[in-house]
Amino acid sequence: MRIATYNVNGVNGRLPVLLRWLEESAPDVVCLQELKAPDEKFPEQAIRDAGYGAIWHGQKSWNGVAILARGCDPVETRRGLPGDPEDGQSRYLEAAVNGVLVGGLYLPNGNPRPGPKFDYKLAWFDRLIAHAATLIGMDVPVVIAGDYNVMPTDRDVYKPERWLDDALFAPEVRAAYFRMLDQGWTDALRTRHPDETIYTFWDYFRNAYARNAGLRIDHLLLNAPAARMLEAAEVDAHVRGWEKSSDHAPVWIELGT
DNA sequence: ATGTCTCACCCTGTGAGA
Repeated sequence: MRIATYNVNGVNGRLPVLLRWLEESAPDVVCLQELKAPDEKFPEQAIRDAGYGAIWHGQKSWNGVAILARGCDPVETRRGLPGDPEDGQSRYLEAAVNGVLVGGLYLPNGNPRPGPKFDYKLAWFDRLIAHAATLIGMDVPVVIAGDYNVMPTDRDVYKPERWLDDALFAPEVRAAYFRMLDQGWTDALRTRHPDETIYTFWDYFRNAYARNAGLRIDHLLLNAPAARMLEAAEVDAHVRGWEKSSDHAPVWIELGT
């Protein structure tokens, strides 16, 4: 079973690229982030025609997440993180697909730091960690995938010294990521590629993709039953080089039986 | 400080967010 995460940066503007990648890669489950579309503008028919059932949580202009499942409809288990009824941003969606529980997230960017957006990022991360604590011990495989907007270590940044004050690399944010891992989650991509320079995002600025000036900010975290099934974890980096591509590349894992 | 891309709307350029 192949499970992927892809920050599309606009699901409608990205639709041709998304459909091309779905056809090429044929993932079984896909978590999408940054739909940048309200619910009624989600391209449901095009995605259904590509062979995928979908659930989505949209929002006008910003954010928005979806979960796609090839040949079936994801069974929604949660829409939004618990812990703040005032939070109107669409950043978390969770579903069961063929015996696997999949959480899809778009963690806040948090810039500029310091400021209210950074405070919101930390608070959101705390809520995620509290919710993750309820999932880590499940007997079924659980995968929490998405754009975490954090580079966990120096190895995940092309030039760490330039990013020290940025909300994606701030010590408090990295600490939150490791607090989550300490619950028992496995970072699938890093586990399969312990010493490799491996990125999932390249800025549109300054020819970043051609220079491989990238960041690793899209992660798939696995509980123990899922980690035992892990057979591969890869980045479809070539997709970032396509015409009209997102600034992120799709990232995927293969779970065996 | 800059760069580029997305979306919405004061809607064919501009501003905000990333």
